[in-house]
Amino acid sequence: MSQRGDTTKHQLVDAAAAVFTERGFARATTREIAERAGVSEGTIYRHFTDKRDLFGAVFASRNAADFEAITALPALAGTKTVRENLLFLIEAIQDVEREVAPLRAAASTDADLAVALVSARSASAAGTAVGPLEPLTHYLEAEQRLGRIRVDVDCASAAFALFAIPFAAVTMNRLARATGASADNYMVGAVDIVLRGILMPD
Amino acid sequence: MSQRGDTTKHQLVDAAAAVFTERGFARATTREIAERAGVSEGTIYRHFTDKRDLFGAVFASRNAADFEAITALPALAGTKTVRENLLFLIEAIQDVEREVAPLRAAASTDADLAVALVSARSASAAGTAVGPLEPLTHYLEAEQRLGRIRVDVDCASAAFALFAIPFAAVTMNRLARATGASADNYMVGAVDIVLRGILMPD
Amino acid sequence: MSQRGDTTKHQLVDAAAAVFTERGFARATTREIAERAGVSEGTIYRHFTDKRDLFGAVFASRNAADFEAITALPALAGTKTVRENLLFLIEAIQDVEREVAPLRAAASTDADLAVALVSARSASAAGTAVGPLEPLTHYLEAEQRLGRIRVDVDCASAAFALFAIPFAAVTMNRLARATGASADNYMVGAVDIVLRGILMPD
Amino acid sequence: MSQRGDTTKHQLVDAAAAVFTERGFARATTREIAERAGVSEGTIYRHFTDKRDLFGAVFASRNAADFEAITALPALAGTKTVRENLLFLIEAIQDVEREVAPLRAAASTDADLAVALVSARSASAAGTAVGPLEPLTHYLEAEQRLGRIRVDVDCASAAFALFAIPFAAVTMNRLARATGASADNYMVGAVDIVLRGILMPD
DNA sequence: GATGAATGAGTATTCATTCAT
DNA sequence: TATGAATGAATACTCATTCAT
Repeated sequence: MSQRGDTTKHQLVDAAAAVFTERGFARATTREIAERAGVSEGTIYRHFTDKRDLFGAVFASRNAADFEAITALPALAGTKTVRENLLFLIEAIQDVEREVAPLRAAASTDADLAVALVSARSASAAGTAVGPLEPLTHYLEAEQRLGRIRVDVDCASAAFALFAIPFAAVTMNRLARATGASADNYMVGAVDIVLRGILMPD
Repeated sequence: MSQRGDTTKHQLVDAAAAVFTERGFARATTREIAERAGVSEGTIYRHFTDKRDLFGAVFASRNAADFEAITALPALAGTKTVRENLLFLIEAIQDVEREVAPLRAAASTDADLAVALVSARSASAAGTAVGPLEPLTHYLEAEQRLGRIRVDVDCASAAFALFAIPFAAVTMNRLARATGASADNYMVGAVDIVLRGILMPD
Repeated sequence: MSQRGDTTKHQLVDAAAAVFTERGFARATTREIAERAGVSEGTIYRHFTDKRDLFGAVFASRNAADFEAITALPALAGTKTVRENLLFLIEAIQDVEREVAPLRAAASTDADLAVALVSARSASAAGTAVGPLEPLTHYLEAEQRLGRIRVDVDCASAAFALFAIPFAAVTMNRLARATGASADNYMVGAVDIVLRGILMPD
Repeated sequence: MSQRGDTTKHQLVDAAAAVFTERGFARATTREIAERAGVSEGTIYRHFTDKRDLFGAVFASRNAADFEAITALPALAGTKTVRENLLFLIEAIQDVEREVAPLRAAASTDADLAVALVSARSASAAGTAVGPLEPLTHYLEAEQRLGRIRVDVDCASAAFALFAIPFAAVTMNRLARATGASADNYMVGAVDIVLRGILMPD
C-alpha cells in the first residue's frame, strides 16, 4: 500500500472512531465519516469491505494502542507499593474504557458486529475489554508470592473486584452527562476498601 | 382508555422491550415491534407519539418493576447478617441490570433519547441505573450505626465498590456470549473481599 | 333524519368548510374536521360516504347560499343606475369568490374531485364559479334593450370583462397575504373604465 | 456540478413541473416524479433538500423563462398600435398563467410553501404572478404621455382591468375541462371593451 | 487510487376508512 | 347513532453500497 493510501486509511479510522463513539454504530453514517476524514464516500470502500469492517478496524486500533500499559503490569510486582501500582492500573483501565466503552455499546446494537470484534481481538495483542482481568490476576498472584498480599485471598476474585471499579465508573460517568452525578469521587475510596481486604495487615 | 386499548398498550410495551433489547434503539423497527405485539404498525401511534416515546415507556416499566427490591433494602439493616443482605442485594442489582443494561446501551445510540430516560426516571419511584447507589449507601450507614460495619469506613465508597461488582458482571456476561468467559464465578468471591474490608473484625 | 343527526351533519359541514379552506383538500384531515365539529372520526362516515362526499357537501352549501344575490340580478334591469347595480354585483361576486376560491383551489388538487363538484353544481340552484357569467350577461342584455347600454356592445364579452375584475381581485388578495399587495384599490376604477366602454355616452 | 448531474437536475425539474401541475403539491409523490424523470427516488435528494425545495426550483424555472416577454413590454410604447401591443401582452400573460396558475394552486395547499415561492420570486427577475401589473401600468403611462391614451384614465386601474381578463380566463378554462365552457371566445371582445374606455376617441 | 452521482431497499410516520362495542 | 381503537396502504426521506469517469 502506498504512503498516501496508508494516510487516507488512518484518517478514515480516526474519523470513524470519533463518529462511532458519538453516534453509535447504527447512526454513524458513512457520509459523515468520509466528510470528517476529508475524503469522498466511495473511498471508504477502497480500504474497507463495508461499514462493519471499518468498525472492526477502529475497535482493533483502539484496543491495540491502549492495552499496552495494562499488559505490562505483572512486571511491576515487587516495585513501589501495591497501592501505588493498583491506583496506576485503575487509571489505565479507566483510560482504556473511556475509549472502548462507547464502541462496545455501539457494537451491542448489532449482533453481527460480534464477528468484527472477535476478529479484532485476535488481531490485537491483548484482547477484548475482558482482557485486563488476566494480567491483573497475574500481578496479584505475583505479589502474593512476594508476601505483599494475604495467602488466603483468591486473586481472580480480587482482580474482578478491582477491575469492576473503573469499569463501572466509566459507564456511570457516561450516563452522568445526563444525570449530573459523577463516580470519580468514590473510586479511590473504593480501591482502598478492596485493598484493606487483601493486603497483609500492618 | 378502554380495556381493549389497555391490553394493546401492554402488548406493545412488552414487544418493544424485547426488540429494543435485541437490536438496540436505532435498529429496532416499528414493523417488527408491531408484528411481535400482534397489531398493525399504525396502532403504535395511537398509544405513543413516536418511537422514542415508546422507548421511554419501556424503560419506565422495566425500572419501576425492578427497583422495588433495591429501594426496600435500607429497612433490612440489623436483620440477618450483613453478608446475607448484601449477597441478596447483589443478586437483585444483577437482575435489574440484566434488563436495563441493554436498554441503556440501546439508548446510548441516540443522544436525544436521554430525554426519554430522564422523564422515565421521574416517572418511576426510584431512579435510573445510578439509583441503587443511594439506598445501598443508606443501608451501610445504618449497619455502621448498629456497629456491624467499621466506623472508619466511607459508606459511599463501599457502596460503590459493591455496586460495581454486579454492574460489571452483567456487561461482561453480555460480551461473554461472544468470548465464552463468564464473571459469575468471581462475584461472590469479590463481594467477600470487599466485606473483609468493611466488616468489624471477628 | 332525526333532529340530532341533522345538527351533527351541519356541524360537520361547517367544520369541514373551515378546514378545507385553510388546508386544501389533500391536507385536510378527517381527524381535525371531526375534532372541530366536536364529534368522533367515525361519525363522519355515518353522514357522508367518504371525504370527497363531505367536500361536495361543503361546496354545494357554500354555493347555494351565496349565489342567490347573483341570480337575482337580471331583475334589477332598469332600476337605479347601471353603475350602482354593477358595483353591487361586483361586491356580491367578490363575497362568493372569497368563500369558493379556496375550495376551488383545494379541489384543483384532485382530479377525481371534479366529480364531487359537478354533482354539487346540479344540486345547487346556480352552478359553479362560472355561473355568474350567465345572469350577468342577461342583465346587460336587458339594460341594452332598455337603452342604457350601447347597442354595439357584445354583452357576453362585457360580462366577462366585468366578472374578471372581482375574480382576479380575490385570487390576488389571497396571494397578497404573502406579498403585501392588495387589489382592492383598483377595483372600482377598473369597473368605471369598463363602464365607460359600454355605457351610452352622456 | 458535473454535466451528468446537471442533466439529471433538469430532468427532475421538468418531471416535477408536470406532476405538480397535474396533482398539486400534496398529492404529487416523489415516486412518480422520479419515475417520470427516469431516475431513482434517492436521486431527488442529491439535488434538492426536500420536496419543497424541488417545488421552489420548479416555480422559479417557470417564472424566469416566461416573464421576459412581460417585463419587456414598456419599451414597446409608441410602436405599432396600442391594441396590437395589448393583445400581444394578453397572450403572453395567458401563457405565463397557464403554467404558473396550477403551481400557485398547488402551493395554496401548503402554507409553508409560501416560503419557497417568495425565495423563488427574488431569484427570478420579475416577480410572482402579481408581477405583470407593474410593467403593464408603466406601459400605459408611457402611452398616455405619448397621447395615445386619454389623460383622465387611471393607468393602474386600467392595468388591473386588462390583467384580470387573461388571469380569469386561465382559471376558468382550467375548470372548463369539467364544465365544458371556455372563456377564449370572450377575451378579445373584453379587451376591446376596455380599450374603448381608455383609448383617445377617433 | 479517488470521486461523487446514482441506486434502491428500508423506515418512521400519517391518515382515510372500518367495525366491534 | 356514536364512538374510538385498529387497520394497512401510502409516502417522504435516509443511507450503505456501486460504478462510470
